[in-house]
Amino acid sequence: MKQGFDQLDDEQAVEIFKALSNQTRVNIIQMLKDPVSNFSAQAHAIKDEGFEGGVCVSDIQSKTGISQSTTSQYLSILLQSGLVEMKRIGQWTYYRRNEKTIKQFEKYIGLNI
Amino acid sequence: MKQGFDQLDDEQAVEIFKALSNQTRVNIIQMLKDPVSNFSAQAHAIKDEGFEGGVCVSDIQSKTGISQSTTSQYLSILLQSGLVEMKRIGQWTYYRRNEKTIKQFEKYIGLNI
DNA sequence: TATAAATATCGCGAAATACCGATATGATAT
DNA sequence: ATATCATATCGGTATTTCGCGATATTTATA
Repeated sequence: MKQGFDQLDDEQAVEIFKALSNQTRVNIIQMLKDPVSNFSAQAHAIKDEGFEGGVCVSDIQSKTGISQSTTSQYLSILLQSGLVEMKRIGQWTYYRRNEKTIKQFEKYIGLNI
Repeated sequence: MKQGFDQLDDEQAVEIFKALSNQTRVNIIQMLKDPVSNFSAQAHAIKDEGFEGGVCVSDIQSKTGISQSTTSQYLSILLQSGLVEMKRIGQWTYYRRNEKTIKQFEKYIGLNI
């Protein structure tokens, strides 16, 4: 995803629409809105590492019910679209919502759809 | 599309995301925001018939540059999703935005994404 | 009735997406 | 070094989407 601008262009928006055109991926985005209540304490508590709210792939997988490989791929698609960001910490990869992009997306909808 | 409710559910939203996950279909929705400036006077002036802002398929086609059959299919997809509504008048089928659904969609994004 | 115009539908091959299991990679711990 | 997690990537099949030309349908008109 192109970064550093505060307005999405059509191409970026279409990529977000594609990312959200799958129920499982929408579920993931929704679950990540409230990691504390949707995941176990260990899964998301990474205050130390400066990535608060991040959830590791295996915990996301166990909630979605799809395979590990598909979960990983879906998270890549969400990452590509800019809807989430990730950070590798040790052997875990944590994903969390990218609220900045999500806000831009909301704005795009209001202005361009 | 299910009608008559004022909140979209996830399934309806995903259908809208699919409809918008194509640049040409996004273009169509955008063009229909301002029929007066985007289309010739004849194309959209149907005050008499109670379908103001409607634009006929062939005019939409000539703006998109895609084939007639694809244009017709894309309009069906947009119609299915609820983003547009249509009315057949004589030999023409007029399409226009369904602002009610679009508002519900905006609201869905704000609440559920 | 015959013709023409506008639109919808059908049937197609090509490309993309949905998911999966198997395997590779990278980090940690023994 | 090796065994073990966590995750990513690869290769596959099945399904869906893309976009087209050809054809069918509907309406208006001669």
